[in-house]
Amino acid sequence: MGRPSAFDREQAVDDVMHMIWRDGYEASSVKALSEKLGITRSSFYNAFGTREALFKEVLEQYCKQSPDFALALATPPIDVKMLLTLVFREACAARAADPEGRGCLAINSVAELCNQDEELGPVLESLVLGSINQIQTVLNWGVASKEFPRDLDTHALALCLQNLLIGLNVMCKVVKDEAELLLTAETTLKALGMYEYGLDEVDED
Amino acid sequence: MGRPSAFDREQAVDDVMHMIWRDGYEASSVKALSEKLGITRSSFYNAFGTREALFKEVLEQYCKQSPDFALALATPPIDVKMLLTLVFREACAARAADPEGRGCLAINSVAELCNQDEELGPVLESLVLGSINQIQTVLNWGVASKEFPRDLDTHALALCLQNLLIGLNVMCKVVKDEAELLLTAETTLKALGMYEYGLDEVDED
DNA sequence: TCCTTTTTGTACTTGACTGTACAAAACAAT
DNA sequence: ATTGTTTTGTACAGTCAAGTACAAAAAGGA
Repeated sequence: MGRPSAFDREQAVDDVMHMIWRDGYEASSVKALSEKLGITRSSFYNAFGTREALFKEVLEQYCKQSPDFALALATPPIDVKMLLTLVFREACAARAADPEGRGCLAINSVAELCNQDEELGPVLESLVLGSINQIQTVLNWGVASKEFPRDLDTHALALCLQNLLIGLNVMCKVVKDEAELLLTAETTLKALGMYEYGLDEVDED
Repeated sequence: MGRPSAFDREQAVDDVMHMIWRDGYEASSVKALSEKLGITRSSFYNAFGTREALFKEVLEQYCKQSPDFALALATPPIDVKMLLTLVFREACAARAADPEGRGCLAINSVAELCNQDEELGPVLESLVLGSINQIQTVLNWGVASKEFPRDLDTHALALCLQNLLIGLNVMCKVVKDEAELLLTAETTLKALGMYEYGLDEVDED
């Protein structure tokens, strides 16, 4: 019923995602976004309401394809060290593979908008806090399954791992060599006792 | 000779620093900066030339008062673990003490401008690379003084420590409790074997 | 006092961006 | 084909920002 949209909404959100990823949120004006999509601002407002609303859609879509999404998908029973090792490898590979060195859209947005944007700041804040909680949950599975000792401080460790991931997502903008990023991740992971050895000749696709 | 400037340049750079710290570089227009300083854009251009030039001045001034500046000031002989422990404590305290949760001006700018701004990107890039090198140099002093074993991988460790610092400087925007930041820093530092115990009841002014 | 130098304020031109309003266009359902 | 619904393009009115030009103002030095 009614006139159908002339553009593919999924595709549009994806296009916008890459633009905001590159340029940042504030630099992506309604005018610029509309032009990128090949539609008028009028259609933009009609289809998405506000820039903030679209950003939330973009963020959701981004999360589902981010290199650490495996952490959110995991269900017990699971080899936690292996999961962490693979997630961090994937993160390093993904960040180094980006020829534009954009880092992580979510973390870029945290740096830009947290404690700054009334509406989007809290959204990003709970995204990060949720991620820390998810890591802690996964670590708790490892304790429950006896992979880790009973007295492991999973909260402290979750903070460290999230912090490691955030650091990599920013440092990759400067340290562009995958081997260097991997060295950073694996050295810290090993120190924290969260590295799975014996994965070196296994194909982890 | 000639008419003297109506404003204190040092003070002006400091004011601008706090504005860019809060709002970010791109959000700090020449108009906004000029108004903050109580001068006209005309005077702004006359005094600072370009926004980029002023930012470089701001960045220099920022670095000299950043919580990790002690790393740049250090000279051997020095207790490296103690230096690192104190620097990270100071960083956590400083980030948590900021009621506006602005994080680190330098790292915010890296996230915003690296691989994005033709002129400022490289400046920030070499700032971070220089910091990694400085950390590695300090670690090497520790090896030379036998504080650390001869085979310590100081390059890998320097990357980890810089990454830890970057992570804290972003994560503090979300995790605002100093104790949580400290837990993150100290847990990672201990894991990396870079934590100086026995400082707990020492006054580190 | 006069001259030189530098800063300062005003003005102008130009371009970007926002949000809304309104009519035309396109389609689905009846 | 008519009706109803939604999208789309154009237009408008308003704000903000950039960079330059030029004259006025304010000093210091001779």
